[in-house]
Amino acid sequence: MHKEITIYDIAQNLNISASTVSRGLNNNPLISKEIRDKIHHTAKELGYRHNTIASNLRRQQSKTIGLLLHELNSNFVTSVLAGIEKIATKEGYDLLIAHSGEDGQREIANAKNLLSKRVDGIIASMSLGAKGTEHFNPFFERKIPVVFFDRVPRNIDCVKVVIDNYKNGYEATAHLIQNGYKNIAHITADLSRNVYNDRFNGYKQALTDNGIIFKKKLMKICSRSEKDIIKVINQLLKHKPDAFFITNDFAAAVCIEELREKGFHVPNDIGVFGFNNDTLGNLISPKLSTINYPGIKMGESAAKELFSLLKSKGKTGHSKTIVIPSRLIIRESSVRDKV
Amino acid sequence: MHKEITIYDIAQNLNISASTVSRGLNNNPLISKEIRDKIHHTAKELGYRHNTIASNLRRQQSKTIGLLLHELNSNFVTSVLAGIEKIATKEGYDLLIAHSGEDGQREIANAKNLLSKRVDGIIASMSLGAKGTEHFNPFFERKIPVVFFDRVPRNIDCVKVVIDNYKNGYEATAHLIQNGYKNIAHITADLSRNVYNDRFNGYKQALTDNGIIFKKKLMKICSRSEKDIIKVINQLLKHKPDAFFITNDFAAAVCIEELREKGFHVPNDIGVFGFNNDTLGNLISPKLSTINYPGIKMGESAAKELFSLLKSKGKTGHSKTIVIPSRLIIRESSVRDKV
DNA sequence: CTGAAAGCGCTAACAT
DNA sequence: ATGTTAGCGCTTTCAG
Repeated sequence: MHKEITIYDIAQNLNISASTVSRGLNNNPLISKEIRDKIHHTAKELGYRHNTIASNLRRQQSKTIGLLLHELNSNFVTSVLAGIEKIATKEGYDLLIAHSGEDGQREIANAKNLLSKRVDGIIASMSLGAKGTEHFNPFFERKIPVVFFDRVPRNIDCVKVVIDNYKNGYEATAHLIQNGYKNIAHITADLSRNVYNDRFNGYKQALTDNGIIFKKKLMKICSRSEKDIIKVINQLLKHKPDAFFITNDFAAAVCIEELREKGFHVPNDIGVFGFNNDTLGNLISPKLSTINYPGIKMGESAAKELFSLLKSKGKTGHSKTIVIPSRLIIRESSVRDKV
Repeated sequence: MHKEITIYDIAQNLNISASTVSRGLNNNPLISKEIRDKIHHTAKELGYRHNTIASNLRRQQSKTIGLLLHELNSNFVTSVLAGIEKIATKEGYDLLIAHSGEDGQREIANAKNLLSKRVDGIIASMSLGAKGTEHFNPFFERKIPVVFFDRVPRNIDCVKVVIDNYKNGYEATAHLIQNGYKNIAHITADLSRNVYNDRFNGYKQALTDNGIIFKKKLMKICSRSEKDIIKVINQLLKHKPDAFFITNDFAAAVCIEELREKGFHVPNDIGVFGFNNDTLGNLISPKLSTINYPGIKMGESAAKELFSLLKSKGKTGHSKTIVIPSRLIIRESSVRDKV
């Protein structure tokens, strides 16, 4: 078995004290350049590996930030992840990723776990199943910074990074109306989450502002499973919609495919508008109109906020909402061919 | 500032020793049920949180497994991740994810970091940029279990989880030939990686076995950027291929789109075959023929192997290769319409 | 500029 | 069944 080298081994080897070795390895300028070099040299020679666990215990920190994600398998989330990682790596922090699979209980368990792992801060997007925000209280009590993104809690003051879902919902709907669609169906997810609720309100307001009466039967909540999506589309089809505004691109793509199979022409018979700007939108035919959802920027922004909180530790009452710009991307699925 | 509760606080509170508390919290059956309950109760009351860092330092383990991934933003990798996570969660392990963005230097740095974080084992898929396997030696020396999946090293004995890339490459090509395609172009990635090299060899062998001479100019290495893909497709088009066998679905989808824009009919003019079975393959038109790539199963299998290694610690010379079944999925893009 | 010594919070061998 | 004690490896006052 390999015997793990410690700073004491290095110290012994060089006839100096362990504290000097520790300082040397951390490039403390108090230690003379000469000795520092010697330390680094013997460290390498002996095959020394820094023991982060011991260091963290002593320092009372983990140099790790916890990620509480609702899911991993979406383009958007992995983009956010990439953005967070970029900033975190630069700051020398690791990421401990916990995803709850949209399950509220798992989110609570994950929060507990991150806490006992002593993460220095967390970045969270709430799962659909999460009721309330009590599981974040232990973090607040300990003044461990928390930054929410996208799926943010409604009723508590904290740092949030979002896009303007209301505006996007409004503009997408208005765009469809301007292109002659009048009977616009809306497929979305759990309205207890801000993102879906805001989009829905934008949709309703745009209808109202254009003199169209909102019909409850034209709006459906749906999971992300293909089977469910198809079922919901067919239910809506009974009410003869001439357009679908669907709050994720995958479902919108499924919709276009299903409409084709049913013999409808998109966009001439029925228009389709998505949400997220996943890569697939550009690869299907007709190309999907959608809303740009700048995941990387949101991730970067959330991480930057977190580190700024981390640095201003001790200050109170931080609370702000950052809105990342997003915009419509008009492609083919929502614009009728000119005749 | 919140004062963190320790087992000593609980001990004091109950007039017992810290070790009893520790044992009680870990549900050690030596401790009487009565006291255990008391301990758990006051722990909750005082707001105690287990300090994993201290525990890990003492136990000389981290209950964490490191993931060394080449990328995060592919369907396949996130599926593998889901599979690994499922098993790891069940075993009470956390995941520390490091991705190298296909960069060899970053892979080396990540390996070092995971080592200093004292992960109990790692699961790795090598990045395109990685030359050699020296950065895994510190793990081998310390008998820290390593399981490779998908992008596995060629020349060292270790535990590997793969699919039969050669067979898949062969069968995809043979399928195209059987469907009347003769001039089959091949777009793939860095041949120094086993997966791409094996697929390429399968492709060549299928050509040979069917009396078709392999033409070097019909084969191109390509990055995953859309721009590059389009460039490469147009270069190949000069040699009038009647089919494309492309080793990832995204590129295959881009290819179909590009061919449509150029006025070719897929599959009647040109056939297209992908690799991975990403969801998008079912949503584009024509639907993409591809190869099923069972990410979740690979992840589960890799994780199971790792835990079995972890449990049989000390034993030597473990080395095996597990081949996960995969198969062709024939859809529309590779089968000419019957006239 | 360097060393001695204490301690982060927990666990486990040993003792009772 | 419970307590005593030592120590995981590192950092950081404090002292010189």
